[in-house]
Amino acid sequence: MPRTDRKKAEASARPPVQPAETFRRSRHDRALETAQDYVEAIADLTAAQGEARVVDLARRLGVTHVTVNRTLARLQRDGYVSTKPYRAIFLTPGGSRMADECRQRHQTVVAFLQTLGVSAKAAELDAEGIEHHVSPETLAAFERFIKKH
Amino acid sequence: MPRTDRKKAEASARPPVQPAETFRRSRHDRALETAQDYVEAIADLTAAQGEARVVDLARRLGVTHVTVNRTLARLQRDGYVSTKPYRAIFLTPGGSRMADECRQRHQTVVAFLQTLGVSAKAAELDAEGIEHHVSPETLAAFERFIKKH
DNA sequence: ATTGAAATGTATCCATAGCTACATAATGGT
DNA sequence: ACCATTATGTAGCTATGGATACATTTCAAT
Ligand SMILES: [Mn+2]
Ligand SMILES: [Mn+2]
Ligand SMILES: [Mn+2]
Ligand SMILES: [Mn+2]
Repeated sequence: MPRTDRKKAEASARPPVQPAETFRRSRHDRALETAQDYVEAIADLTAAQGEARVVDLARRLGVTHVTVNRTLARLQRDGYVSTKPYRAIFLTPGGSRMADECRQRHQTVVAFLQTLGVSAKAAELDAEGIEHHVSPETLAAFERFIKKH
Repeated sequence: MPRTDRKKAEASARPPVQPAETFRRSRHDRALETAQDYVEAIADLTAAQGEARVVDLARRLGVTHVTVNRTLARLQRDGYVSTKPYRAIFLTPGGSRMADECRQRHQTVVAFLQTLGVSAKAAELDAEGIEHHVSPETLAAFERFIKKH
């Protein structure tokens, strides 16, 4: 059996938890970020101005309308939105459910950070990324903390 | 001027903060995730077994050795690591500095979540993703909370 | 009804980040 | 010294997500 031991390997055998799992979870969460941000934005825009258009999403997300178009095609393929050429964008029931969860979670993460003493500005900036990696267990802990303070 | 007003637009003009900025920040953080996870893993492996090899990184990160190879080429291009064919991987001074920061921040995020009542398992899983979106201000708030509890 | 500006769509390019399949190098056990 | 196993490297595929340049469609003002 070649290549088995390393320069000073015999000390610690294997780490207690498989670290590969944490990275896989992190990558999995990252893959859902786009869908979550889009459905959340579509729900926000529809609530705020009656409809969500491609330009609105592009402005809101800080990308070009081309990126929005291709992403919407993927979201439609995956059953989150329904679009017709040159028309407004609508969430499917599934997309609407996801949007509700994301809005709620986003709100909780922002409120939690502010309760902790983080400025409104930094809380909003950090939450936009953090929200996608907060498990239900951690979200519950955030909510407990908010209620207690 | 066509296409100016929307179905019930005149109510709220523009949101208080430009939301596009938060998404740009989030995407920027996301782009650094890979580099941060790799240098952190290289530092860990080097500390634990004297050297970091491609196979070790592949096992640790849960990807194939091919993915590790291409990523290392990018990290070398960007000045974080130095590699020679069929040899172990070394961090440059810059890579080492980044690794130290990442290890410290990772540790803080995990400890913070546990202090908040999150289980060790969930804390580790969530921290792997959250860490990359925690600003210095929020990190400082986490540290204050840990010290106070 | 016309028409020009805005919105939307399409073609094509680039970088990142995963994979399988195959080729070559290194090394420990014999 | 040999060689089988392991480690490493390379070729080429896919998907996501960003961009610019150009084409087409809509729609509000005239
Ligand atoms: Mn987000
Ligand atoms: Mn959000
Ligand atoms: Mn990480
Ligand atoms: Mn980490």
